Amino acid sequence: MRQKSMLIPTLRTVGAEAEMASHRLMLRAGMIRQLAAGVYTYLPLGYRSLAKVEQIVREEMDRIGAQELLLPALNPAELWQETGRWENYGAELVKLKDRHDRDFLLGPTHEEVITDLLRNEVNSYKKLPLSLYQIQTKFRDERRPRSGLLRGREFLMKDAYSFHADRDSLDATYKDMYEAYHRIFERCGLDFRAVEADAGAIGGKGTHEFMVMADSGEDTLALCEACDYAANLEMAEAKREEETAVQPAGDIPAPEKAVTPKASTIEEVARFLDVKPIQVVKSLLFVADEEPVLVLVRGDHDVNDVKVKNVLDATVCELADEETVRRVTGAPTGYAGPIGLKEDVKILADHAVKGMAEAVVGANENEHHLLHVVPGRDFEPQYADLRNVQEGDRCPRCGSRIRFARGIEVGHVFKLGTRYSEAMRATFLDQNGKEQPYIMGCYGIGVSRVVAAIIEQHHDDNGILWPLNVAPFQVHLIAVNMKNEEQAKLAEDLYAQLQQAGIEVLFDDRQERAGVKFKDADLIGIPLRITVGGKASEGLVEYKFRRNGESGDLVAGELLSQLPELLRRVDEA
RNA sequence: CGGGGCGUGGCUCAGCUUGGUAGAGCACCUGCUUUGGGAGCAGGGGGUCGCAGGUUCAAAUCCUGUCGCCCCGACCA
Repeated sequence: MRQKSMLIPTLRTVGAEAEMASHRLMLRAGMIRQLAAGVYTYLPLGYRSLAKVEQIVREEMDRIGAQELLLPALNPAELWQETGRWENYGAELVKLKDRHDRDFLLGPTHEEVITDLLRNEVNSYKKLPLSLYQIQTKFRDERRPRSGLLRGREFLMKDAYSFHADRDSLDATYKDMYEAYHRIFERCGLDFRAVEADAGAIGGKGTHEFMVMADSGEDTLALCEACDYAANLEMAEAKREEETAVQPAGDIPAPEKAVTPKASTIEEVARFLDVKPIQVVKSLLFVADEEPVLVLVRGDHDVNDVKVKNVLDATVCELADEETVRRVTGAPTGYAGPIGLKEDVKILADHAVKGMAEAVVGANENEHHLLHVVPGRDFEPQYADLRNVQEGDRCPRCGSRIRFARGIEVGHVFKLGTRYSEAMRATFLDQNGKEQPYIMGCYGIGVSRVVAAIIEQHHDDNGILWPLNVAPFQVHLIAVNMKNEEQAKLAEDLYAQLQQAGIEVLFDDRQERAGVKFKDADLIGIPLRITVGGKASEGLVEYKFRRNGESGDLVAGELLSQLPELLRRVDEA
């Protein structure tokens, strides 16, 4: 491709609004342009890298026997009403009407459509298992799109669905997918981890998210320093500590009310009463499916609302508003506690609370707390794992230290079970002629997000450092001075040779100064640069690796024979 | 959805407080010079100042409304 005729509108500067490295660099390198909040055009250069990632995904899906198809993005509401998601999916669902005033939506995911297809076309266990996938634009009306391609309202996604007659078959495909995902992200040059994740409303066990390690990531990961335990914070567990709690030296007196003026936070209470946060119970009122629930954790811990929601098996679970808190506790927020509530609400406590020999709790009265409260003696909650793991906690597997890291979610694999097939009465006949709902799995990869994640991990101050497999071109051929006939001729000749050899080459044949060309080349980040310059008269050209800056001279006539070795080394360092 | 900020040539921004001829840099076009790290000189084209009302002799500037975009938070597959 000749750079003179290719649309690569590089920018010297971008506005302050783009903060993420991948966002800024994709704008500057002329890969993308924004059309609306969370909606982007892929320019030729950006589209080439997107297509590279897409192709890697395609090859690895095909390799494990998944079949590619393409489902409609425009879906009728009826299908989504069958599973209840027309109502429940929330405001993220892009809804619209056709000219006959019928309801439609733009698909954010495709369980309904694929299940509908299968129930009509596949009725026998003999046709199972079956894995189908597509690579398609998805639509989610995010509350706050941000960070360029990392969180858009329209984005490219690979979604695969598998259908099985039994659990073992699902497990086998899940494993195939899990391994295929590892190959995909490795080929993309990513440093990533598969972590245990919350299955969310979809339910099911053994769900994994694939996280690209990046400080700019939105998710917090809990990783064990010794073993391979890795989990999303919303799911991570710690080894329980209640057995190690200090036993009281003697008898603990009955609860006693204490005045705690203007002390509504754990820190303020602890300071005022001269105790440690670890001796105070944090009490938070949640509303789960309309029902108030009091949740207790130790003062130095944080409640994990996903865990609360899962323990309660609730659909919706959020912190109660001020009004509800006053009604249930009789006090403003900050003074709730398990004793003396105005209403009879369910009380959940984290396991660590059980280990508190003598605790301070809110008195359900403005500016008052209770001292000498003993869990099990003065109140009896239902215990569960309800808190966020903290750095330094013990790994639930091996007991070593847990550390945190940030990650960008680029993929997830789910065992769906029969949730959709049952709701949509999608069944097959088993060997006994009995009707059974399909057992399903679903497997997603955010393809456009992968491109952004690659740049988050592979860039420097001057631009992108593409791994060879996903670079828009393999070689950037630069003619320093197109007006110099000798240089132009040699460059043209090499360009023809490279093309002939099937090398993906971008030829900078523009009438620009060398500085402009080099700056653009660094920004665009093609891994191998071949420069035709002053030494053209001696038949020499220069090679340079974008990644580590290594450079040297080559005899122009030997470029083609040297190229395989150069390309082999281009990702090193 | 709550809080904050910004909408002025293609891009990045100044001008607004205190109303009075719409600016700079980059980019673009022409010519000459230059040609290995975002060149120099000369000339030139391009903007209903997001939109709609209002105040005023006069609005980019003041007021009201509205739309769009960004950031923080809440939320989310």
